Amino acid sequence: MGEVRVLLVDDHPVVRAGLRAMLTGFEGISIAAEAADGAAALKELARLRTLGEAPDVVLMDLQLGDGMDGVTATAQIRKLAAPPPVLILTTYDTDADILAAVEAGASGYMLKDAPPDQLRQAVLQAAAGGTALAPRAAALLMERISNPGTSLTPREVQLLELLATGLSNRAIARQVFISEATVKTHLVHIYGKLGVDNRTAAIAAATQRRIIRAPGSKG
Amino acid sequence: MGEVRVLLVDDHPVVRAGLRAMLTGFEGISIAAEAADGAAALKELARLRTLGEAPDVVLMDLQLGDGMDGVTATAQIRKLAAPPPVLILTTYDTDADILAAVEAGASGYMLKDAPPDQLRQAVLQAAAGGTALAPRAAALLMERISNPGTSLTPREVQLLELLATGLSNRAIARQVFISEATVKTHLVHIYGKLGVDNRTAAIAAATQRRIIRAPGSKG
DNA sequence: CCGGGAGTCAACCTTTCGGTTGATCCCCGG
DNA sequence: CCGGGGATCAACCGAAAGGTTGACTCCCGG
Repeated sequence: MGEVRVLLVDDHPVVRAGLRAMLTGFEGISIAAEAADGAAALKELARLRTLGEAPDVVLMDLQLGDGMDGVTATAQIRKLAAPPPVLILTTYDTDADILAAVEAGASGYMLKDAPPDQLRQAVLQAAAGGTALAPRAAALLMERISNPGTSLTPREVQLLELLATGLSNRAIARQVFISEATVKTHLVHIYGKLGVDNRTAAIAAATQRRIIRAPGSKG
Repeated sequence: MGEVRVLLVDDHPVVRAGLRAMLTGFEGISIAAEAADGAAALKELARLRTLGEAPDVVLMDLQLGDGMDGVTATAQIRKLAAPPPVLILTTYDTDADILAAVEAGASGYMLKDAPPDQLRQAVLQAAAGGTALAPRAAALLMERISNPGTSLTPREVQLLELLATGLSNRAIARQVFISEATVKTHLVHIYGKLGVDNRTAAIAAATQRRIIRAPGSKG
């Protein structure tokens, strides 16, 4: 059979160069094209298809700088007809990242610090229609199906976001037109679900799990 | 003159491969050796010196996984006799990271998403004994000399970082072996300097101004 | 139609936090 | 040599947050 053609999507030139060097060094893998962001990835994908050189797998980072993030890009790609498998290759393995990627239709979730051979295996596996998950990603998904009751409600996430901006309970209450008592009730629920016992720990936990965006971080 | 020899220090195989491919592609730059952590970097440096092949510049990531971080490694290198210039190449540009690197004796501070040509320029500049700063790093240092009164002390930044992990005053006190009263005193000073009046707002403000990294992000 | 989860609110109590005042120690620089 | 800033600690008080119990509404699904 022919080579597995890969479309690289990563905003860091250094990482793209590294993946290009690493993957082309493997037997049976070649780089079809590269893209620095989601829009460029979709454009490249369309271009390659018209050339009859559709990639066998898309290797996608989740953090793509300004613009479309990797989850959105993945969802867009999976909406196409006969979409290629998308293998996520990123730096972080937070709950929200993993779940968002899987929900967007990713075929796998690998970390950038994985050894080269695991990376090669994952690419080949995804290209063949299989699945490749980093240990933590696999553990998370299994834990989710056995223990589904611990996720935050939309309202709780909303209050969490306000909490992270540094507002007091009273200020939050005024912001969303409820009483301070209700805010406290929600916070108690949030603390319980996150396994913490104060607001700063809740912010840290929620940020770590990417339930909320870091205060002041660029979109 | 001969080629500029670079010692690469980065814990990610993908990034090392990328930098190797990118830099060796440039005229006048070659890779002398690579290291995945601080200890290995010092060892490689010593080895190269005994061979009479001392590198002209060390390209150093700040996040080096388990063990010695990039700041410590930089300081160690700069303590040697006739130390090579150390150019920091990392992912984040928080105030704390930049200042720590400069204080450790770094010759420059660049970000990994910099375009290849800027990277090449920075390496050559550092190797020639010059300085190379990313825009935000340069802006920070200039702002420091023109406006030195309102900055947080290192101790205050340290407590702020612990604060952002969700620790209580008592827990912070135990962590750094001081009394809870002292923690409270520091926090009052921090609140004053940041213009806030509670701990969550301090985290939000400090994150926004990049005095600290987002809570929970890897270091 | 009934149970349950989500959202709302109140009253109560304990703990933590925020703010102040005042004090000691050390080190650096004029 | 003396001032000042940084770091340390103590005692105090009021305000805010944490935790519990209980209750009401709404809506969705079995």
